[in-house]
Amino acid sequence: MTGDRRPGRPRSEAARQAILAATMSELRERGYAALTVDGIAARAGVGKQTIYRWWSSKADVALTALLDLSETTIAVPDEGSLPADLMGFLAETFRQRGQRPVLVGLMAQALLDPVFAAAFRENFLFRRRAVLREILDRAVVRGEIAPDLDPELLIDVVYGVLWYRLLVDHAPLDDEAGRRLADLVLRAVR
Amino acid sequence: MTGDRRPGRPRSEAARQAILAATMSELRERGYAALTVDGIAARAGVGKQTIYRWWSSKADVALTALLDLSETTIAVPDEGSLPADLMGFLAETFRQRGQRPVLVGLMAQALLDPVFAAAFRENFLFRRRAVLREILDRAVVRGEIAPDLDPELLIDVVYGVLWYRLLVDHAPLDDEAGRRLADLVLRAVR
Amino acid sequence: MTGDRRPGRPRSEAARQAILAATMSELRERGYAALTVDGIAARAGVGKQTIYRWWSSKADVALTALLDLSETTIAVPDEGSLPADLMGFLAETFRQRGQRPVLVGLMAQALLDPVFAAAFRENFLFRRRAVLREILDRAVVRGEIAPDLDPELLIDVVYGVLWYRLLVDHAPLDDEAGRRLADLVLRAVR
Amino acid sequence: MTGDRRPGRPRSEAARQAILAATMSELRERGYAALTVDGIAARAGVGKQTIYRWWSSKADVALTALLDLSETTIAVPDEGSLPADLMGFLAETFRQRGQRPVLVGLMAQALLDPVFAAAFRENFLFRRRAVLREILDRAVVRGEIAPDLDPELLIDVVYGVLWYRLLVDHAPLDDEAGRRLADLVLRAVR
DNA sequence: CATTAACCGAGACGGTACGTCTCGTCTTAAA
DNA sequence: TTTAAGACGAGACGTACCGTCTCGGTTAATG
Repeated sequence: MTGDRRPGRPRSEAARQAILAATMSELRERGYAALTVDGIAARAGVGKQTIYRWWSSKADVALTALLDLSETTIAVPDEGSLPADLMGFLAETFRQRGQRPVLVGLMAQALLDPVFAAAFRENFLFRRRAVLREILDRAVVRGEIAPDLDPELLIDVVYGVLWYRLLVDHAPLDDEAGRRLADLVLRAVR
Repeated sequence: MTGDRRPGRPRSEAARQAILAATMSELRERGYAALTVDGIAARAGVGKQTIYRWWSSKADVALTALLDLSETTIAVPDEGSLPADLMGFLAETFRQRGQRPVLVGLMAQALLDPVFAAAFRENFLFRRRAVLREILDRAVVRGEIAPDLDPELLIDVVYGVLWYRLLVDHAPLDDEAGRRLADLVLRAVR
Repeated sequence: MTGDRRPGRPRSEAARQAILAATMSELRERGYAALTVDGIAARAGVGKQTIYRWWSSKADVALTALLDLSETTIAVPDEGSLPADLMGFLAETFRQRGQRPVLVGLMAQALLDPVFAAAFRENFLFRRRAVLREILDRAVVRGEIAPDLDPELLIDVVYGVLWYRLLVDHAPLDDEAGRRLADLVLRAVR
Repeated sequence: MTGDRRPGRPRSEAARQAILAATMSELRERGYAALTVDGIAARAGVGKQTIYRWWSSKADVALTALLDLSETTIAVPDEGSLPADLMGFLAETFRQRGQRPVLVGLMAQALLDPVFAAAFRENFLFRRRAVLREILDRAVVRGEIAPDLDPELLIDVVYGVLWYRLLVDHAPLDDEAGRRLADLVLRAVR
């Protein structure tokens, strides 16, 4: 007996989808800085209040849109050895770099708005970290990482380089970069 | 020959100082997101146009204020060995972390505004990188770094961790963190 | 015949009463300008659609509420002479001036909305005029009014002063005012 | 000496005129109910803030526009006798009835907004009353009005009929109506 | 007694206008 | 020519109501 539906008109899934799709379109076409709630509403054919009823800001909408897009749980490679796992993880991560404008815009918003920053950390950054941590934890168990090394710092190194290049945009984020980063980490953990 | 003064009223150095001081005060008290040109002008007792005559945006003013503050050329430690130099560099760098709100705000602006991003890279980020590169170059000459390692990647690692922690604010940026980061880098370059 | 009831659930008289009562309460407590359909619905514990099913606007509800309140047919005094009838009529009319906020609000709505204006004229204003006209018609028959005088203009004078004071609120609408207005009219009709 | 100008950019008379002209155009073309601040701003080629800087609401703008239009002091006819003065006053007043939509809209706003109502009374209604009062005062001096009659009540009668017909719109406001109203008043004051 | 049609509450929807905020520019008189 | 002052055009913000719609559930007359 499931019938615990709330009274009243149910939330329109069509409107939700339209809003998220419009948000991604605007982001891709005009960038995060030009994203406006009015614009999303107009493009989605939706009232502005319908956006504000469910999200608190354009950043909140954009975060949902991003999460919705990469909803498929980030696969945690398990190849049996740290080098293989690390290469797989970086390859997978770099492959999603087409979302650079969205990521950069969300980070900018997080820097300006502490409330959004908390949501961004919890729902995005920390979930990504968890994947890498799992890989490293397995490597620790296998004895592939020196026991006096803090895995958290290693995570910071990997994501630090990723985000730094993403934000500063002074060097490529391609497979070659991934290989060299993995190589460096492997040297350090010996 | 005295008269190489330009005609008209000379630029007021007092106004310049007042603007930069007001900018830093506003930043410290209310954060970058709440920084407005009107606010700076009011606090500095200055007309808005006086700001726009010399800077192109509030971010531009904030960048000048930051550079003005840390005007003293960043000292490049030269202790004769990579471990000592690296520790010195990180200690020095971490010591300035009181400017976190300013740095974070400027990075946010750079992410939203490509024009400002260029100025920020040239005048701030790349100058900081140059210091570390000098340290690493000396270490390469001394044979302290494996020749097949790209110093640029090492710089990305150091500044990546720094900025990542600065922006995400999930772990401390203290001396202990500096030691561990230096230790990790030294392990990798063997 | 009994069975001329329509099929389906009959209209809820309780809801009707709750809506009208809520409307009057809101009007008395917060005035016409602050009256909202959402507010009426919430206060009456009723769905908004239940209001729109039976009325076309908040003004329509307010008009019904007013008419419901003063449902008792306005008594037409018949004392046998114009002075007595006129004094009676004015006394009776002024006694209801507690409804000033409602009357003023409905007039405002009528000025802004031609459709409502028609309903307001037919169901309220003209019915009130009819009472006075009956009094004057009897006086004409009795020869108390000069035959070259248009009774309609006299009605305009009486209701004009009433509404003008009601709307502009610059002078009292009390028994004394009624006496003086009646006196003036009696002077004019000689 | 004259030079008491305030510092800063002076208020733009062009903007002021554009706003008032746009307001009158919108009023004439679409009526008071359809008047919006956005509409005025767009039509006047002006920022919305420029309107809100000087007026508190669209009603405030409309009132200024009306006063600006009939700026020429309402002539107080002085023909030497009450009948002539009264006829002249009514003829003059009725001639301006092209402004009916504006007057009706402003009255509606005054009924809904007490703050605006005060401004409307002071700047419009009471100024109009003053004209009629002057005429009546002269007639009192000349002994044309029974000394036991309150001139204020006579003013209420005249403006009451005027506004009642303006608002209810059930009978014409033409010269014939003016003659009959004047005749009625003259009968009453004997 | 089951069906069925109109009603009921709740509340989300698309939409309009509001009044505020900040931006970057423009226009003065004074220095 | 620069300065302080401050009005200006532009445009996004978040809010308040509007009138409509869509649910599950209720209430009688009808079949």
